[in-house]
Amino acid sequence: MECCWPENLPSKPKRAIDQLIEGHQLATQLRSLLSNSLGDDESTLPPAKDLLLKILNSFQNSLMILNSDDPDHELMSPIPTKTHGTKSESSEGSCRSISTLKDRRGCYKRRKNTQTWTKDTATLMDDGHAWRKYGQKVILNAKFPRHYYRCTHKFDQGCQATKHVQRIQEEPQKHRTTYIGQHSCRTFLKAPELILHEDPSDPTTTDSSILLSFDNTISNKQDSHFLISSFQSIKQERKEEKPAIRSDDIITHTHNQSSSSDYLLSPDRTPDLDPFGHMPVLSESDNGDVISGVIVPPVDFDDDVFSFNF
DNA sequence: CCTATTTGACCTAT
DNA sequence: ATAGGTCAAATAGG
Repeated sequence: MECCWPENLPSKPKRAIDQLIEGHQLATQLRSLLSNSLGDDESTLPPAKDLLLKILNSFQNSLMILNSDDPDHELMSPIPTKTHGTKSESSEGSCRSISTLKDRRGCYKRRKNTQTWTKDTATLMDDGHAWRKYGQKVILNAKFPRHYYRCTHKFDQGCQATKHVQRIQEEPQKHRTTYIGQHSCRTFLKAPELILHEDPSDPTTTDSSILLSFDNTISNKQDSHFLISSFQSIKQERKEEKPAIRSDDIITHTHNQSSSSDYLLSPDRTPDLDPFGHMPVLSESDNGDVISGVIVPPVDFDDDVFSFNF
């Protein structure tokens, strides 16, 4: 459940904070070093100083995030281990101190402000992350049920990413996947394979398109990395409701908040590590190209059409 | 035995 | 009050 985290988790944010504090201190030292050797004249070394200030800002922001009052973070503290097969006893402690099994239900908080983005796809695809299905729901006025997935590493690494997949009513051969939250887990992706599944009997493999749309704020580059990673590592999905990408897919990427595009387009926001130490799948320098500020994997998309709308 | 999926119950947001 | 999201017991599969 949302409120229950593995025992070892609280130490991780703490260590991350320690590292950030150390980084912050080192950056501060560097700043004074620069000031001493070059003076405080802004004109002497604007790029370096600017960079340094940004680094400091980044450290501060990361620390703020980790120390924030975000309920999701608050819940991370005194929580019992949830281990498999020990449901009854492991469930004792919860976000509600006096609790029975039933009381603990619904302890989750809906994350209204977490970023989400959707992807329409007609074929089976793997987005490079391990997902575990945790629910299925019939949606009002929808012909097809919605399938809910969470990151497999929710409990072992505290990864909060979830997604749900639903067939598109108007185009039943396609599926819409909505990603919620970003991965904080470390997962090793498979080597890029583009087309891994093409069922000749499946008409959907002949027509396919992918629509990516950002409904909410993309707050950092990890999102774009994660997004892009979707196209990098592909494996055959186990279930038919899990669609796969194809080389002839059309990819559209939209979102409606200008701040998001600011993030994506800003050259300042190009750290290769996110606050969680998640290693990005790609970086512009290695093998990615940048199209409209979004990194595109070095993938041979044949006749693909990318459309990025900001 | 362990892990993943199914599915009805439960909870929160609207 | 209702719809959508999540939990967790039961079940399935390797």
